[in-house]
Amino acid sequence: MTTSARTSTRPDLIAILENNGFRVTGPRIEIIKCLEKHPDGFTAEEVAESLSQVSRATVFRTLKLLLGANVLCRLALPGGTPRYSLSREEHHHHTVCVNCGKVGEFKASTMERLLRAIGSEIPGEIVGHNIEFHILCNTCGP
Amino acid sequence: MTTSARTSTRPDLIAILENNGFRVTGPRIEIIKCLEKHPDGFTAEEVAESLSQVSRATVFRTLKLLLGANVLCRLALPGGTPRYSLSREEHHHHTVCVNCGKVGEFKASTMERLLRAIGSEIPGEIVGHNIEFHILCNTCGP
DNA sequence: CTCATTGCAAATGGTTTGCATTGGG
DNA sequence: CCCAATGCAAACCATTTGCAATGAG
Repeated sequence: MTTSARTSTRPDLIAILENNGFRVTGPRIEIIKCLEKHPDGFTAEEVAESLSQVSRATVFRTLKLLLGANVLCRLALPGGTPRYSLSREEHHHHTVCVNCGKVGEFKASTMERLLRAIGSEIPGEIVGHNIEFHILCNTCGP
Repeated sequence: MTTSARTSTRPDLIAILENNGFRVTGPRIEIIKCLEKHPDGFTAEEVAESLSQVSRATVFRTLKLLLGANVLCRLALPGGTPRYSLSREEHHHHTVCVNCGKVGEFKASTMERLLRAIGSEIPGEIVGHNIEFHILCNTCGP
């Protein structure tokens, strides 16, 4: 099993494939290399477009596979095309620029404390959440 | 202008139409009556289905109109059909049951304080957010 | 060898749009 | 009356799927 630390903060996606019993194929390697070139997030379309050799279906199948392995997040701006982003942190939240679509991640300790506290105000058992902040990033901002 | 308080906590949707310069038509009244019958949220499909006299296109056009007036929220469970929910409170967050899809609202003061505090941890100007809690409601829960 | 994976093209599901018709104000 | 709103059907867009061909282990 491949355990080389390809980057210090991101999981080794090839190893993820192997550890989950998926084959390491040409198309999958191409897709993964492409994802790693887009630290600010990407759309499925962008990936498919830049990999003309790989079929759209395979792109979607691979994205779904990575979503299932919890190393990829899908998030949607209201009314926009969904954007995907490789996960850096184990548990984190996202910022999405409403102008350029750039996706960022953050991990706020304040947030973690809140999530624990909020349970008592909610009727039922919390099994997950979706927390996105819509921002104007420093490049697009005023 | 119609200002009767049809319900104590929900905005008067007919008045919303008038105040925004939209016509109060038969189909729109039908749709609004239908939405008000579903306090736990609904899908566009459910509305269209229960209103066979009204065309699907008009259902979507009316939902979009209400979304634009900020009296309706659209939210999506990962991988599921988007659900809509009429807003009760001016500013609130949602819970969605991952089993039955029931949508709830809550307004946590803890949350409001957090949202103010979190600004300093985020690079850029916050212009909005999307916060949904995925729960197992008391009916579906363990 | 064999079964997971791929490509292709057609199907899907949610939503939107063009255009002629209808109906509120 | 007139333009906003509607119905219909076709168009759209992201995504999924059936199936035969391919290729990783």
